[in-house]
Amino acid sequence: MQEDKLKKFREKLTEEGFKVTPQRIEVVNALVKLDHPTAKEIKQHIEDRYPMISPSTIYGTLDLLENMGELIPIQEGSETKYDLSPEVHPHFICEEDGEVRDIDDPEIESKLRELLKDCPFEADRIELNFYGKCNVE
Amino acid sequence: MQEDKLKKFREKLTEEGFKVTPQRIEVVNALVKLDHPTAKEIKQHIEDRYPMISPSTIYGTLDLLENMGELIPIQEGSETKYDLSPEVHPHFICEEDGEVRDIDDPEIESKLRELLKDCPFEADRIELNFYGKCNVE
DNA sequence: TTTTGAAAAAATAACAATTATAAATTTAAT
DNA sequence: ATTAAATTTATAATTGTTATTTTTTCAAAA
Repeated sequence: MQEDKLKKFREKLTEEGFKVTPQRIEVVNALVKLDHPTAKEIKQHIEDRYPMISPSTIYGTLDLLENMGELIPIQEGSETKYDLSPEVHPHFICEEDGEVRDIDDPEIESKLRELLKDCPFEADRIELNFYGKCNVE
Repeated sequence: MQEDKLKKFREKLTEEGFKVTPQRIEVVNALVKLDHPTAKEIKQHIEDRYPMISPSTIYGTLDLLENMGELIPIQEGSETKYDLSPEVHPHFICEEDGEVRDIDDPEIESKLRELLKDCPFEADRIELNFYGKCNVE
């Protein structure tokens, strides 16, 4: 299914007149593989197999994805994490270690969709975050 | 009602062994008066009547308030805005001008409180943001 | 294929918000 | 009024991100 994401991304790029580059592919790849990575983590992951990549390239690709509506940034304290699934779904953010995890609960999601309709303004996106302690150890 | 906030804050400070300083009062004052100010806007507002205040003092007080559970930061793009009302309530964030506005809708809020209970983890706070265009002009 | 022009990547440098550190000042208790 | 600890300030350092310029690469056409 990560192939799907990649294929879709390649197509969308050409479709909109952008070029398909190995760096862009690698960034999407990293986003698929890693959980909710920061720009730094994406860089690290890519450099494990691709000689090196410049931060600007990563930020540029992230911007591109965001503008395409394929990516949402999640601010966690001072870090920005990225999520390749812009579909409506809530997150749980740990106040202790800052981990972001997806909440997969159909009931909550359907309530969320309702809320999106209830919004008194024209909203095209909704963000729901729960904060608490995930008590890791 | 801003007096309430201030009084409560003074009391809580002494209660927990912190000192009541004019700078701290001014920061809370600014938070009450301004809508969803950034640290910079707070600084500006204070300096309109108080000779000058150091950024560190502002950040320090914001941290203090956050730790006291009286303040939540709202990340909007690259800016951090602050909200003195930690009660459960949703925001509408304009993707064009970045304005943050409170949504005052009892129905949405009650649904939110339900969601907080539904959360599969131990959450002590919930954050709901709608993103869209507020078409200003 | 090779050529070619535009787009993208890389290598800096620059920036802004925030955090850390050390010295001076202020609070509030005695 | 004195005093010790807390707080503010001034300053420097850090970090994540953005801007700029040069070099490289992609992909369309010859």
